Amino acid sequence: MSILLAAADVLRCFSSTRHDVTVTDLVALLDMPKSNASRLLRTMRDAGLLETVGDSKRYRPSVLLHQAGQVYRFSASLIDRADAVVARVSAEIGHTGYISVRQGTDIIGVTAHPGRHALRVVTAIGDRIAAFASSTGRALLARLPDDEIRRLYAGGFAPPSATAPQSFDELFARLAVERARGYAESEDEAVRGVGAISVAVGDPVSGDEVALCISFPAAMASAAERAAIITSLGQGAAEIAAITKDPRFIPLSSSIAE
Amino acid sequence: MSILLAAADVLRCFSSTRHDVTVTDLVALLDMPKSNASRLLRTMRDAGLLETVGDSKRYRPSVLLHQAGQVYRFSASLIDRADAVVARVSAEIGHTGYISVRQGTDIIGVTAHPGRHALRVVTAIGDRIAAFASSTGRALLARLPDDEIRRLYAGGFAPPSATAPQSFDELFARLAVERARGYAESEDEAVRGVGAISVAVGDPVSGDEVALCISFPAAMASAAERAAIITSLGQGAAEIAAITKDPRFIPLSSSIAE
DNA sequence: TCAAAAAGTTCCACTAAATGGAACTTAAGT
DNA sequence: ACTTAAGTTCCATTTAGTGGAACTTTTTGA
Repeated sequence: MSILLAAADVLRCFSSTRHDVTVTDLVALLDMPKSNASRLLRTMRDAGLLETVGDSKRYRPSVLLHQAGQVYRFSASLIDRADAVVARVSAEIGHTGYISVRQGTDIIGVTAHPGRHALRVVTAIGDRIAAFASSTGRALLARLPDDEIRRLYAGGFAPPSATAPQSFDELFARLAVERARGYAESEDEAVRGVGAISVAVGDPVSGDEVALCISFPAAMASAAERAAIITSLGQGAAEIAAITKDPRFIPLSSSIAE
Repeated sequence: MSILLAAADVLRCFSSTRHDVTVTDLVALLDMPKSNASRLLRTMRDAGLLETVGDSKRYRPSVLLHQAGQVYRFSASLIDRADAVVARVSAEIGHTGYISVRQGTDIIGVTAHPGRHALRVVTAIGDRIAAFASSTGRALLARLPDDEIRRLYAGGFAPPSATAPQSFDELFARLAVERARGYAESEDEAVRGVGAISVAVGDPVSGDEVALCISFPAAMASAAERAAIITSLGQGAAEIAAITKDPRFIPLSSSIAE
């Protein structure tokens, strides 16, 4: 196994709640001998992938990763376009908006626009949530044929809450509804008390696919507000789909769009 | 040599003008055998560090790098970064450096790095000075629109010395010059015999704004030394602004930057 | 202040992966 | 279809990674 695999695993340890790691963290998180953990961190630092925090034994990502990460952000123009739409809708509605991408069965936030309300959803960029149990995830999954989804979840899945899909049948039923409507919705699923509405759009040339999402306190969103979010997001995504000529784009069903 | 070194070199190939690389790009850029380039890119992709663009032979950074880069972005606070820059410039020039924040119409020192010269400026951390009558203060005020500054000084202000702005007109004239130049300067204003050069930078996400300042005996600083301070501070602040994506950052005017 | 415990580093024989030249396959240009 | 460029695979050689244990440093708490 290449050391790059191990290095990538180290990077996956970082999140909004873990800004740095130590040798023992790695031993616990990745179940590796501490001799390895020690050398791996030092080698990654020597390579310039990590940097030590002050002169402590704590390691965190370096500027190099930040710069390379920025390239990702801008290389995918789809993300820029989607981000612009979400920024506009978020500013209009006042709730938090963000865009996410799927990696296997995980969803990762890429950009975020905090809402203006006192009670707002704070999404940590870079955190992973389960695709099948989130509106963003299902908006993206809905673009795939059922057999591909089944293959993706060959190992089954563990529902994080009672409101998330509990079985394949339930997941496919939800996806069917969401495909018909043109948007995905979640409430109290991956995150307690949080509701979200998402649409997905892709770029067939680059192969990128992103979800546009508005997230709000579940108790706070009226039906009218939900409708406003759905039409704004849906129209914005439709505009992008028209530009990228996305063949898999699922438009809003006419009964809602009007 | 560890493959991590090579991987880091690959990441260094990415920039705002190179969003993706191919095997031949690597061969040219890093002068490596193409067998290596081919395997390196594939291994990095398999590890999740890179992803292929569409189904082409072009590789670009992955979300994983974006995610880890975001952690860097949030892990080091604005104050830490600014302090690192000021510490470096202070050590280089020999004069006292400090960083300050604004609280209403007051400026408060947060960290300080004493100079090495016999005659040095000693700033007490935590002391308040008037924002409008200091280079740090004006560097921070320059980031605000004029009407907001007027609102801030609705109660008027009392010039502490003859060299400080005596009126609103004079303050705005000074700010206009400082906005054009990209740095603020003071001499004999709040503190007798002391000159200072400051630049400001902010983090739109956290809302923090800090001033980076080098302070020196007014009689002791040559034009060349001033110029060195300005470019060092300006470049350091610009790097921070790039990381935080500070939309209000005022870069050095090109006539000075060169 | 000191000893015990925890955290981190270094050592070493062993194993697995990286290297680069050349042959081979695939895609692109005329 | 032919030619060239681009990318991949093969192979023996070299080099780096592995993990257990011994060792050093740092932290903790009586």
